[in-house]
Amino acid sequence: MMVESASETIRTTPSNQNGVSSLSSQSDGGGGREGGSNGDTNGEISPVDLLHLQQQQALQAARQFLLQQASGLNSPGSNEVKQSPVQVPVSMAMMSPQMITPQQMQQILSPPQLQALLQQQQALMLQQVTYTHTHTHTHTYTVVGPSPRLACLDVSALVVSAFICWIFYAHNKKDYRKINICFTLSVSVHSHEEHAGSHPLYGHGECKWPGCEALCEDMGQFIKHLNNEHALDDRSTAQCRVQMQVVQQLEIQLAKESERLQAMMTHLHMRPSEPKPFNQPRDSDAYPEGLPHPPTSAATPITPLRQGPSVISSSSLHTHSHSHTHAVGPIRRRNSDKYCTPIASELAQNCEFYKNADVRPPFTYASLIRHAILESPDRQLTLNEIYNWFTRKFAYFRRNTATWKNAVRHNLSLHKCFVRVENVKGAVWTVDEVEYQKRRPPKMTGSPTLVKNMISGLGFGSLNASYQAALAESSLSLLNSPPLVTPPSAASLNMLHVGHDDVSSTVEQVNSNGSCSPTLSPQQYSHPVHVKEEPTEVEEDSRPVSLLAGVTHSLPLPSDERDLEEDLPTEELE
DNA sequence: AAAGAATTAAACAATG
DNA sequence: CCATTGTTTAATTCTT
Repeated sequence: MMVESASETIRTTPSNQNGVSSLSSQSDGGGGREGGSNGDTNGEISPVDLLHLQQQQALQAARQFLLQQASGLNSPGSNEVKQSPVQVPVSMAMMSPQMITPQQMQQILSPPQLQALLQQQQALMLQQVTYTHTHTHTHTYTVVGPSPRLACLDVSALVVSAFICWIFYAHNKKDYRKINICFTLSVSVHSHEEHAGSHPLYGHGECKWPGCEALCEDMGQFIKHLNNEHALDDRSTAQCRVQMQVVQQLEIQLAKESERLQAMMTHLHMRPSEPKPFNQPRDSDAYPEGLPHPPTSAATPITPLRQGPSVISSSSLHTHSHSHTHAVGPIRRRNSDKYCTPIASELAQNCEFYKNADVRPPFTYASLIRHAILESPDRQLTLNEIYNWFTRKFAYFRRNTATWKNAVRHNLSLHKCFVRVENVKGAVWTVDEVEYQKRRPPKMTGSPTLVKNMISGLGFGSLNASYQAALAESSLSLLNSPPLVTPPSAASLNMLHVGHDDVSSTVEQVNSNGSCSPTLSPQQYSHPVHVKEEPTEVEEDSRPVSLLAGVTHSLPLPSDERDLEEDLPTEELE
């Protein structure tokens, strides 16, 4: 019951792409290339402006920080203080006006506090960033605004911050700048949108009370509505309670993620080495010292939420919210990747992620197998080598080996595109590309899979599914934008560090009828008898998984996840 | 709403 | 006999 109303709380808003595209293109421009596919809005922002705005931002964050410190908002123990739902506005204090100079700030804050402040600032910016996406068309909203809406913002911030974490990890330092720029830009774009006058429960012409959405022409009407419909009664009280819990939960989570983020940043700053592009899979397996890991939950084998934005977003919120009480874990997974064809590119970009996050890859077995085979030097693999590729590349396939191995075998036998070739040392599997292409509509979508995986890998698996939906919606645009909006930059980015991996991807994308694929007949391998026994095997596979285990344990995990203890390294070491 | 695809499970044969 | 590799059937779930 509580969960349900909580889920209503976080309402998604109609999607819109404008803010997204502008944001992404700007971030790309900052990254060194001019994507500029759509010079949407504030195309140029002078560095001075940026600085200025950043300062303002910092100040604001500082105020927030101090006020929170004072009110003990962030201390976990303070939750009980606000028992009565009537005194909701936990963050009301934030609204109080300001005037703290940077100098004062430095005097007031100890170094650790300053660090915390940085985190705060970042969180704040994240809120705004995300907010940008969800509310592009509208103007008035106080990001710092208190009360229920805060939860929504925080959720988004979580996602984005986690995304950042992951980006950090996946792309190492290179893209950090990009992200940073992305932040500052979006912040600057929106800092002028903060109006003190608006009511935090009122926006877009409708009431933002959880689950209400009543349309109100103007503020007066809204106030009237507020007093009539949301007076102090049992219902409102209950809703407030729920909202409080939501906020608390998210704050806890935010604190954790922030801490992690900082650790990662610290780590990355201290050792700027190892640029490590992920082109050649064979040797990139080993984890140097394995510290930075993408945010993920090793404990819960979370599977992607399946479809793209459409499913994830609002519809699921309302139509399924009642059934979400038993949440996300047990959701049957299925992901037709039929239309997410460019495995190669996605894999190339997210390979580190999949390697460590216990997330089901959004590709079908067939496409994975094909990819594995094509990736091999001779375009042929033994069954066991395919197995090994799976376990090497995907944390997800380090568990439940019986199941997916069976599936792999099943796929190999079933699909005509996989051709078994007898060899001296046994049999190897090859790919009949023509056959493969036959069953493949040339469509492709900008992969929302990343979003889903991210989210699921974050340890949000234990959150209400509607939260995830909200998360997805709020972050989707951001994640979607780079590949979609700026294809040239994305393409050239790939060119930089992708080997023949990309060949297959281009084959997949560019050509749907085999025109570009040179009819890879099964027997076109150059060295017929080169079946090598897979050299080093999974010995390091177990490590990352266990390292990641700490992410989610703070959240209440559904007890039905009995896979928890199966992560033992020995499992798949045949 | 139905068809088709993907996944999962499982039986079974061949092979080493 | 056992484990691995392949093949096949069937049920279920998802997608279109």
